[in-house]
Amino acid sequence: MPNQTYTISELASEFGVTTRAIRFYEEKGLVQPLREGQRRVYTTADRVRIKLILRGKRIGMTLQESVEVIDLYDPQRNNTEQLLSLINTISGRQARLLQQKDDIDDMLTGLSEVLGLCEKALGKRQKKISAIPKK
Amino acid sequence: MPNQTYTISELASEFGVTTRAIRFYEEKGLVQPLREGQRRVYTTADRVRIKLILRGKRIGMTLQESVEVIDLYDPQRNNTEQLLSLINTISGRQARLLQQKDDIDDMLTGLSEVLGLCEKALGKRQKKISAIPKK
DNA sequence: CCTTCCGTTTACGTTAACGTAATTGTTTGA
DNA sequence: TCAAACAATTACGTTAACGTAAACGGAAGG
Repeated sequence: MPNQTYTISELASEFGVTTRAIRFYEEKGLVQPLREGQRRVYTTADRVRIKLILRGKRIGMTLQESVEVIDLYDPQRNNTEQLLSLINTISGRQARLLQQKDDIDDMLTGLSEVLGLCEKALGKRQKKISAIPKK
Repeated sequence: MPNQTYTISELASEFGVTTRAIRFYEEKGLVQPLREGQRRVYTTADRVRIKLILRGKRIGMTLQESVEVIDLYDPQRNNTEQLLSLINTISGRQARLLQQKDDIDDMLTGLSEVLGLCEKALGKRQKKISAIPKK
């Protein structure tokens, strides 16, 4: 029963964005909710699109890039040339994502090292305390 | 002998950015190259900072966020409170990075599936050809 | 009936991260 | 000596992704 629908503020609060942002996405053609009179009505498909857009944002993609990636999923391709072009697009995107993973791993490594130094420094000072802050 | 120095255009071409961008980073206080008269002279330390800034950019960080992360590395912290705060900052950053990795993995999975479908569709059509495009 | 709570449209404002001139040195090789 | 190549400063322009405010409409509750 994914025939569920959502209001704009439901989606906004679910995803932690403003309604303004969601309307903006519509303005840019990223989603096209139905209408009930004036009110926007979002389907689960709309919801997924928004979710994917926000996922893209988290890893630094622009809104346009996100829709490009999303659009790779629907099979509006027929001939060989289009398929080859699609493969190239995907390969390029995969390469960039792998580069990003490397960047993230490098950064994580660095942060872990600093964290280790911090804890070492604290350890010397608080051997006896070992208090865990409640919140 | 990392006493080497660089001109602005050397760094620009090495990193594939414009000199304008590098001057902009200076304007924002992200780097402070020496001067030889008017000319900017970059040390290897400057080079590293720029490299880290660009790494941050690739994974969607703002310039400010990048410097914040970079600044985590230098030990300008002494007392316990500062150390605890630093640990929190780092932990938060690590969590975000792990989330990003998950996002990337999800996207990679999706892309691989589409890629599989593409190749399958091509395979049926080109069983005999198997030509590898030169470039 | 009045207020309060959604929701809508319209439109100007804002921030980040540069791009794009225009103008002015400075060095260097022909 | 003179142009070509590289650098600097100043300043206005641009794009993305919303923020913010004004002004208005329906419906639901007291």
